[in-house]
Amino acid sequence: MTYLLELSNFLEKRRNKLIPVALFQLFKARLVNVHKDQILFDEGDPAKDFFQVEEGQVKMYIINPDGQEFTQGVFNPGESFGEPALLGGFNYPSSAMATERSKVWRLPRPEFLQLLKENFDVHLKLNQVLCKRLQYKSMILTEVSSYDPEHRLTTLLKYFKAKLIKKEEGEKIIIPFTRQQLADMTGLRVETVIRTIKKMEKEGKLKLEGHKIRI
Amino acid sequence: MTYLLELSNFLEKRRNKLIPVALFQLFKARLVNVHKDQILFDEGDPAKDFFQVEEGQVKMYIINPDGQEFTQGVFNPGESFGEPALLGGFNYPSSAMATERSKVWRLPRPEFLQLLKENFDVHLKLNQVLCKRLQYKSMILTEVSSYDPEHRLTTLLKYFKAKLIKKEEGEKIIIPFTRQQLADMTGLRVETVIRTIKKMEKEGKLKLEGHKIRI
DNA sequence: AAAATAATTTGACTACGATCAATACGAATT
DNA sequence: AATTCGTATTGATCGTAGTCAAATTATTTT
Repeated sequence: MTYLLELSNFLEKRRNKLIPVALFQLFKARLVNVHKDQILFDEGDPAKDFFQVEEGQVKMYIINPDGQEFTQGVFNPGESFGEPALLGGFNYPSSAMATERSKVWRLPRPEFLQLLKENFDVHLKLNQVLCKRLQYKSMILTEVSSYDPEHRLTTLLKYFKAKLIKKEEGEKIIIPFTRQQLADMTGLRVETVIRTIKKMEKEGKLKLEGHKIRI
Repeated sequence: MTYLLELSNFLEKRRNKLIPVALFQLFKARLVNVHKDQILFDEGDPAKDFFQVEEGQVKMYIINPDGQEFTQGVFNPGESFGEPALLGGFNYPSSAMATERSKVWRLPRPEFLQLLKENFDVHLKLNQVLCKRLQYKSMILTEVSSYDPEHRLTTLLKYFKAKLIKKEEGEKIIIPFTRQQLADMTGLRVETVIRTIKKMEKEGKLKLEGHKIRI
């Protein structure tokens, strides 16, 4: 079992679906099975469908000419992805790939719009999702544009912690990402992440259990 | 007259309002006058109202501990701002300030939600605005996280060009921002912007007229 | 259990953008 | 015409994260 699986299971319990299964069925959405590393759409493709993870995990990412990957977002069960391009009417700015075997809901644009029109609460929730994502991007943008590696990592780790535990204050969590994934999310290199994490451990800013980061 | 003013005047002609004046009046929104450099809200304030620029210009920015400013966005007549916090239910992640004497529509949250409920088209347009903004952030994030100064500036300048001229192909435009502003938008330092622009001019990648960048 | 693959770690070196400091320029104000 | 203030420019120096290469440790697959 991977760390990612642990995370998705954890989130599963408290997930808050944008669109409930019943509504998907009512609008005749397709539930598609995808295998690990399967690509759902590529950078530059036109956006035609609405996507929501039912099971598993999907990440959106871009790869620059040097081959370095930057993760734009990670989506767990109940979370939708790719709506910006769908609603904004532009091509996907990044690709989407399943990080593990997953099931994904898929609803064509016209039906999706009809669904929104008939369900104000869902529409409002969609706004909320978009806004939260904007918040995440702003946060990362702030970090990446002005701060040093330690600050970037600290902010990202705090964000995960806040996302993972809502209630139990003071509780420690294990970060369910590899060094490489942390690097891909902060725009740093693996080696820099490793060195920074090491330094932070020495200074007592976090604990390591084996390689796992506990915070 | 600042460069920013030129930009706002230019955009004025082709502006596309999210919410038309008639609707604001119907829902009894307030049209407030603000002077240059007046602050509309501060980082950390709770979001209670919907804002839309009627006249003038507003920028959102954060100032990091070193005192360096980072511009999160610039809003011209017809454009709304601060909705992410309002709809996402969190505090403002950045401050808003008028860059010139402006008029701004202000509508409390409950009335705003009612307005959306009764106007599906406005609601959809709001989605679109949020999505476009997400697109901008993704673009900048991609640049800032993986590319060198020349690439970052090239992408930003292309974006402005696309935003400013929609139709007249091959037409040249003058970039309505100072070196410092370009620096603030790309996370670079003024000196780096200056040196990169100079280098690009030598290589024939852009033209300089006085200090103004023509592209 | 062995083999293969993926993730982590380390050390040495380098390049690039940040920083600092000083000067020049340009537009607005008096 | 002189003053002021914001913006642009330049050169020199520095420090940090990126790069590269190689070894070690974990995890998954067979």
